[in-house]
Amino acid sequence: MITTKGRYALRVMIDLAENHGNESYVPLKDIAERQEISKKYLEIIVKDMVSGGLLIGASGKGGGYKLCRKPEEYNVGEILEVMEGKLSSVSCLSGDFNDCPRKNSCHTLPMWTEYDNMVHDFFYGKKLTDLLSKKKGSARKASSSK
Amino acid sequence: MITTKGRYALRVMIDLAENHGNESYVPLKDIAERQEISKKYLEIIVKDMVSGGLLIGASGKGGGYKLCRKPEEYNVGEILEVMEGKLSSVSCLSGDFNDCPRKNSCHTLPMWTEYDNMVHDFFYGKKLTDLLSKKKGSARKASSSK
DNA sequence: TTTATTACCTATTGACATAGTAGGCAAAAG
DNA sequence: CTTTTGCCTACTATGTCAATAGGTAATAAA
Repeated sequence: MITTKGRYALRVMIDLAENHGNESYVPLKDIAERQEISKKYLEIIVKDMVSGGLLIGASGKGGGYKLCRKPEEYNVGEILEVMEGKLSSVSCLSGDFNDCPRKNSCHTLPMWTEYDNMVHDFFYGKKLTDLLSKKKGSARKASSSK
Repeated sequence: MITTKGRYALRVMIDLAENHGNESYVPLKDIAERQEISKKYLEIIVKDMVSGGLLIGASGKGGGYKLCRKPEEYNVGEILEVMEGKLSSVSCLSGDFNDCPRKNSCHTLPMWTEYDNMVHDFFYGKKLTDLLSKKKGSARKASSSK
């Protein structure tokens, strides 16, 4: 499950990309109002975004936050991983739990690995600019059924 | 994140499919020992599996659990959904939260929908028999990179 | 009819994560 | 030196996860 942290972070990125490019600093107050998210809670989120190398912050009058790269140079995967940690589907695959004694005989591990790769490719293949207002003739389409 | 409930359920299914087909009842004690999972905890899990229509249970001597269909008639998706509920990536898409006031203008919702479809197709496209011991010349391969 | 074996049921727990809130300090610009 | 902004620490309510504990009910064999 993607939590509010990841989803809100994405909305902050989109807000900055759409409304202001990466020219000037935007006060968090404005973003919070536009996005209808508690400013106090967003503070926590943007703090992680700054330390994760997604944004730059500036204090004082005229301060706020801005993107530190061009919008097309971000992908969704890295944004989500800054907020959520590694996008791993099962604990068997996330970091320190790599020492499962059953890993050589486990019948389900290959599937989790395949799944993880699919998820990784999906989110790292999506650029921030893919989420901005529609341009006609875009490539990606929803996969199918359900 | 797929929790232990989903993962353990899958291992129970595989255990039953591999060791006994759907001929006879297998005591939970045996499964728990083979899989090295607490029997007490498994009780909770198989209970849900019975009420979810995955297994049949029988009390008393000679009792235990067995599959109620042939192994090739299960897919991984339905097994996981019995244990984890709907495999939804974000709360915006899971059931009652479908009433988000931003849903018509949300820039991220299409991506979550696309993602959900991909996940759904992945797990519903995997049969239980795809997880059993290897047969050479099988189709599916891990997707790529990382 | 007793006994062993099995499933089935309710309740409780500790640890942790989520989604915030509260209040103040620090920096920068006018 | 005051206003605007970010930055920092702490706290909390609620819920989920991963179990554990202890009992009752059903069934087959002795």
